[in-house]
Amino acid sequence: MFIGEHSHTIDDKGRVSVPAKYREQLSEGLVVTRGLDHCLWIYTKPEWEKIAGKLAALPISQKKSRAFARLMLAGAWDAELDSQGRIVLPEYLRTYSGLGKHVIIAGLYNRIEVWDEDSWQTYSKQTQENSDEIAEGMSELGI
Amino acid sequence: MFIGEHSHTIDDKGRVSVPAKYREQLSEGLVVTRGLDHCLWIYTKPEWEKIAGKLAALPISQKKSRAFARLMLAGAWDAELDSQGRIVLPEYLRTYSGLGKHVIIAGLYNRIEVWDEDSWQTYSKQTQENSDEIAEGMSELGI
DNA sequence: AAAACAGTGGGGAAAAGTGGGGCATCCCTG
DNA sequence: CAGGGATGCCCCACTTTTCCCCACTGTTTT
Repeated sequence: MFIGEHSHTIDDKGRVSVPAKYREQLSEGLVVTRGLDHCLWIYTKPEWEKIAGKLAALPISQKKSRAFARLMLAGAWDAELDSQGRIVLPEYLRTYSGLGKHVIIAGLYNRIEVWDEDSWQTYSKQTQENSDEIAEGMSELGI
Repeated sequence: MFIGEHSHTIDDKGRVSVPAKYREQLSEGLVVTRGLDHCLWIYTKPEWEKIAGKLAALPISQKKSRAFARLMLAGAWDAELDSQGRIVLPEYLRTYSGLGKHVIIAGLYNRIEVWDEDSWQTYSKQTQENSDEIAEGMSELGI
């Protein structure tokens, strides 16, 4: 599964290299979606199918369900690696996550996150400063 | 199935291109109908049969059921892709959903939605402002 | 030190998206 | 009943975007 933090660049055509060590697992295709905290999440196809199936089963009569499905499903984008191991990120996803030229790609076990470099710096600085507080909340989860 | 967000235009004749990656699945014909939140819903023929069946099964004694069934069933329109992969949207459907020249086509797994661009922006902005609720919804689904 | 690989950039071909012209059909009108 | 106009459909053509391939650079490995 996916581990580590990588610094990459987006070129003028909206392409990003995927770290070489992730490529084999993503060779069957991948799905990029809007994630929380204004970053992007990347799943393998099989992982995604599980999520999409759950979302599609939500009742269309409920306003909240519709909103939720629209954010996640309409926000999703399936991509394939090109022969150089890159993917193209559509404009609307780059806008959503505020991606500039320099991005951070982070492996989070069963998903990959894509962050704008500046946002990532800010975020991880905050997190480190509050690490005690965050750690305490975790005990509830049995960690 | 259908995912992703696409920006397209309607020409003077009321035609819209369907995103290329959806075309194969729609080659057997499709059904456009009034959806909730003032957008249009597009289903494949087989999916539509399922939905229509459910709608027809709603209790006719309930005022709300009748209204909902009329919205979707009476509004339905079957269309075919032309040789360029476009469909014609009849006037009454464009009016219902307030479509201007620029529209957003969104894939929601088993259906496609068509929105006026401005309405879509407004709607998704609102949704993103409520990201806490979204996060909550996700944990309920086990994501 | 040479070779291999990862990351980045760009050029060209193909496909997708968009707009418009032309022909057949139908209806209305003289 | 014939002519004119409107409507809808089909096809063609232009423009933009996307995709695919090749080339260069820097880093790591043998």
